[in-house]
Amino acid sequence: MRAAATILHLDMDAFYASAEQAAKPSLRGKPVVVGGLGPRGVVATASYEARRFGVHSAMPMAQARRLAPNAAYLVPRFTLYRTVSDQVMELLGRLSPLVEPLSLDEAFVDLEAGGTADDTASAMEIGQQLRGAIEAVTGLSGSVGLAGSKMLAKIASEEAKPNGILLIEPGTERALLAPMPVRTLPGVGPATADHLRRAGMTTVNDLAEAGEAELVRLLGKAHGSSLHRMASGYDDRPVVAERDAKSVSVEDTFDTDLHDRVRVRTEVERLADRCVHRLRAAGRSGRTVVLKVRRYDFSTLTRSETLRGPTDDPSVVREAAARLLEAVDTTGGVRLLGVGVTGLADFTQEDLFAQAAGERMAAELPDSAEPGGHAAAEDGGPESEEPAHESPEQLAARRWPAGHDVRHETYGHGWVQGSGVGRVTVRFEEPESAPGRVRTFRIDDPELQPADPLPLVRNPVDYSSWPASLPKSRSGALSAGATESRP
DNA sequence: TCTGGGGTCCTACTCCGA
DNA sequence: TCTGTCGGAGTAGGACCC
Repeated sequence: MRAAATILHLDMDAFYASAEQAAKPSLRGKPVVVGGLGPRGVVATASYEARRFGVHSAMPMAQARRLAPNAAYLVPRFTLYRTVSDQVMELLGRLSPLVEPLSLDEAFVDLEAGGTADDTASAMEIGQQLRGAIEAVTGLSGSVGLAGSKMLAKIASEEAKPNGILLIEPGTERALLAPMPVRTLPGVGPATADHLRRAGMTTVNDLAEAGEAELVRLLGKAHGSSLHRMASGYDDRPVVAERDAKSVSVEDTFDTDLHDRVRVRTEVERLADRCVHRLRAAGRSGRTVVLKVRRYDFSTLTRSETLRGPTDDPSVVREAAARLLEAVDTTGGVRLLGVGVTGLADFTQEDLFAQAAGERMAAELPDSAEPGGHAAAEDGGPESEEPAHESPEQLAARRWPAGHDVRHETYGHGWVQGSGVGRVTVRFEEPESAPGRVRTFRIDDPELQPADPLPLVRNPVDYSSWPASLPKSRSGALSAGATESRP
């Protein structure tokens, strides 16, 4: 816990949905839901307009459609989100070498380590400038939390949402946290909250007063002690810039349960290949192969096997996964399969083997895209890999996913509003155009082609010399905007 | 029409060797 | 030599996060 509020947490507001609204003028101000559109999809992000109908992240898509039948439903476009995320992270990197990304749309920044702020006033000003810079460069808004610890900075940005900034003054943490529900604290999910509720604890103050020993008794050593510290306002976790991945995994949920054992084996092989492809792309190898099976009744089991040394050989991972599958009863049906590798290593002791495997793999796997997939597989989903089982509707949805960009030789740039019955409906508009018109084409219209996303801001303001070129204020004077400081 | 995907961390248990 | 114990590795599952 530091004396000045120099840890910054940035959280982009409804990131995927906001990016889609920025890319598609006709969706601005309308409910937008981004997520898996298959029968078993869930909501990844809902715009604030959709949240008013009760739609939220992790909700089954079917339930979201019942609550907000008129919302726009789009599949995620990670290529676009990653581009925007890179722009945001680049701005954060200008503030400090210590930037800890948590996901595409969230990060911690240690302002003190970057020399950009060493007191409350300068931190607040940098936070304001950052929000302006993000808006100017990406066209999107983010919320900023500032505090003396990561936990409180994150709580602050959550409280500041949407499109705000909040600073928690060091020294006021305990009083601020006391009345909050236990779920506010990181690491307290539904199960822990329920556990605590049965023990009579519902607020952060209840946890602080219960004492460490009681929490350890209830939740175990690691969880109990850390929760007691957090509840008392203590959090000295540092901002960590580089974190090595510890595992790589891929998994697919199937639209309908798999019953055919041969098909299950084929899928496991395919997943093993995809997993190795990702592993190799990261320049890593792994020692423990993990098979994950979720059965028809949602019960999930994992089986793992540790090899003699790390490998990135697809046949080795495939065979290990197949051996693990042999020990699993799949009668009744399989809903999800996954293959992962942990115990990651860089190429060391088994370099010679890996090299030989690499040559074999080059012959076995296409190197331009996900194995078995197509160029847009990343933004597609499991259904994109099963041409043999597809209906014409599924085929259309795969070629023309809802929300993806297209270009028509006559009408220009647009995006897929929907597809089916041999037709695809396109709205022709661009990020900085007026809302556009809708036209319908045959799905095999030769004039219509998939296209890359356009930048959300065509001519962004140049921030290449930010923040050094901006005057540093220690007076506490703040630029305009939603500003708040507590208490 | 119930419940994604890709991760991390922790705990409990078993086995094995020192 | 036998027995108990301790720690590390491996395995499985649960909880949590975005």
